[in-house]
Amino acid sequence: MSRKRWRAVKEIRIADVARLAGVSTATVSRVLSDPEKVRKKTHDLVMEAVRRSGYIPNSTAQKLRMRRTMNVLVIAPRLTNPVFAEILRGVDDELTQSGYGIIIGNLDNRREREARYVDLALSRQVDGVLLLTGYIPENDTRNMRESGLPIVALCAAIHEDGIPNVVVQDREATRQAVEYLARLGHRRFGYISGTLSSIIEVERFAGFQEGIAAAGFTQGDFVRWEGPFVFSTGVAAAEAFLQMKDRPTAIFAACDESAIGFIKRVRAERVRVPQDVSVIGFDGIEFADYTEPTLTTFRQPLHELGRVGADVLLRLIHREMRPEDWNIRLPLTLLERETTGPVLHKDYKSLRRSAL
Amino acid sequence: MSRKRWRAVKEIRIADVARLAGVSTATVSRVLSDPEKVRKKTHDLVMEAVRRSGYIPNSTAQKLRMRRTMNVLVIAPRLTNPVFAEILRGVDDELTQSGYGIIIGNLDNRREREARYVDLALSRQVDGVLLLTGYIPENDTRNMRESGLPIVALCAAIHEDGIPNVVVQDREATRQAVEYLARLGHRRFGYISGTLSSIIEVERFAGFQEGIAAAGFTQGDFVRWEGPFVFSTGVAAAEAFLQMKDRPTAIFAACDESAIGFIKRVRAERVRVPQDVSVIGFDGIEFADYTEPTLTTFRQPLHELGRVGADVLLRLIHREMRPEDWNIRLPLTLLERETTGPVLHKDYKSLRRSAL
DNA sequence: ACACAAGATGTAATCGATTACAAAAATCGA
DNA sequence: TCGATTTTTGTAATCGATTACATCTTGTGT
Repeated sequence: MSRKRWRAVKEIRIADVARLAGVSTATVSRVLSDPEKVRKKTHDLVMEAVRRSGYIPNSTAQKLRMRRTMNVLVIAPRLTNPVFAEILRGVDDELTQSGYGIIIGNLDNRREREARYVDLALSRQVDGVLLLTGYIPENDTRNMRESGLPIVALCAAIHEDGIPNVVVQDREATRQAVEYLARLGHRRFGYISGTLSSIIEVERFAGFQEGIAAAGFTQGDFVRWEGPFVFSTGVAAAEAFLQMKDRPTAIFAACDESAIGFIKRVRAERVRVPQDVSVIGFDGIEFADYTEPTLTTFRQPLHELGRVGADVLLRLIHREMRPEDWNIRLPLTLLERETTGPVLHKDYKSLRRSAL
Repeated sequence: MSRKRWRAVKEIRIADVARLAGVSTATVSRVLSDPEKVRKKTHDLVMEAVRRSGYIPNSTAQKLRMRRTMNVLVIAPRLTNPVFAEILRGVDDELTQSGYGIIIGNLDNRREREARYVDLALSRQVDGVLLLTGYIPENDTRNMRESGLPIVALCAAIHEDGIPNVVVQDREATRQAVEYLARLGHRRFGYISGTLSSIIEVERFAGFQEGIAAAGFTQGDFVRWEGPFVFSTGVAAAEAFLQMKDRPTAIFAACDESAIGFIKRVRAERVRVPQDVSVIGFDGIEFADYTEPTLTTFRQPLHELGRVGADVLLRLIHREMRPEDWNIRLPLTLLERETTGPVLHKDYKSLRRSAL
């Protein structure tokens, strides 16, 4: 078993370079970090030694000495959700530009995994935290928030002192969604929610109820189905929908995946979308434009959300935050596509009769 | 502007705890890392001091002293591709279990971004690298590979000494795909590739050609369209397809997203799938089960790929790699769904006539 | 050529932990 | 109780950089 093939090669330290160039370590360090501070001749001498030795500074030593890690922790509920992937892209664009690295904290929809990342943050492995989770704050994360570590919440307004929020106007958008469906003539609604313990859900449901009230309806005019932000939640909602005798004619899904799952399932039972039931999603993921029919949905400015969130976090880290930056709420865009349309009472009734 | 609200609280060092407990820093360190080595009484004393002070070790100092970062770099071509998200999940499951963190390197399909991450690796910010990219190795990454840093290649066989590969049997699967289509009676094929500079593509195309040969066809019996692993590649291929007068009756797409893009586009022109053209994808992403019709595809064991890859990397890091672990090739599963079927010559011809 | 200011470089402390080695304390048998 | 042995604890070096301060060079004006 030949181990030595892949043993690390001898590591070159700054002292080695200094010796090679015949200068002190301080000079080498200066050449590398602030070339203006050394004479041209010395500079060239050192650079030659750096080149010949292949020296690369040990970043851990730098981090320790400079007291910053140049890393940011991004805690996301689930990596395979395109929404978070897209936000992460925005975050990445902004952070790598500033030389920061991203450590990912994937909860995989299991909240108890938060603890691990709280530890990571508290042990100063990162200079700041970006919270993409929409969980309602609990003791777990309290330490983190109290530690003074810069934190920015994306995706969910954590109404707490010292934590800036960069979020979308989901409440307003959800409300508009209901109003839009009401304008199309719908009277009975279905609401496919997210996990009840998430702030996102609280916001969106509040917006939904506002919309219901604004359009002159009551609690009795809609049904609510609950589950995490995944396809199967929509499928489950569809099963329940199919059992109903007085089916809603319009469905609002709090995420595109649920909407897609719902549509797939009801179409398998010959329920037509949008003739028999209109469906509107939320998120605007890329897939939503490739389903059949294409999904009407509210597009979140995901990439921008990530960029802006990262920017705010960097400002927090660099202590250049101004009060007016505290809270940012980005607008959504309604993408009117094929899954919504006016109620067709006749069609709907005949379908219902044939299903009996 | 009240800065102090979010200034970091005073940091507690091991020396503070030692003073509080009336012991030396060495003892505190021992209590925390190896409790067996200290007397029960001292242990309790120290733990009480730790508790009271809220001490958490500074991980950067630990990293420097212990000469390992407990971090792994994962370089992925594109975060929003569900394939990589899913692999990443597997990686994450394995690594967090072992206490390792993940730093992500997102190339966003732009290869020049590799350099940044090579630097990151070379400056010893991580203990190992997981390469999800399928790029053919170049000078950029050579340094990294020569540095002795543990590297494992997933997704693409980098045939180089010292780099274990954990990959899927894409060559075999692609070949089987062609044979499967040939068995259904197809004679003219379309091949929607990935980016030509990727090893993945080289492997899959080789498998495709093997399949073509094995089924008794020649180079003249298929067309090839090229582009990255995204929806729009499939759309572009569809545009080209629609212009052809002797259209292929079976399409192999080297990724599900292309396949879906293709289907969406041709259906818009009333081309029926699978009656007019059969389509088979590659990857088995979750969404492929929610399209209409549902996509026939080869499912990659993505989560397992991630887990196994991470496991191999950890073994490499811990120097407990055995030669038989060098190369692992996981099998794929054919998911026969609705986008493939036997050729229907009559239908096809009539369609073609009407399109003239 | 000299005094003095400005600029370049070196010395050594520092960041905050771990750990080899030395020293002290506890345990044990006679 | 004493000395030998074992166990526990403390001292100080170490990981590899950065940087305040001291010291040495260089340049400038007279």
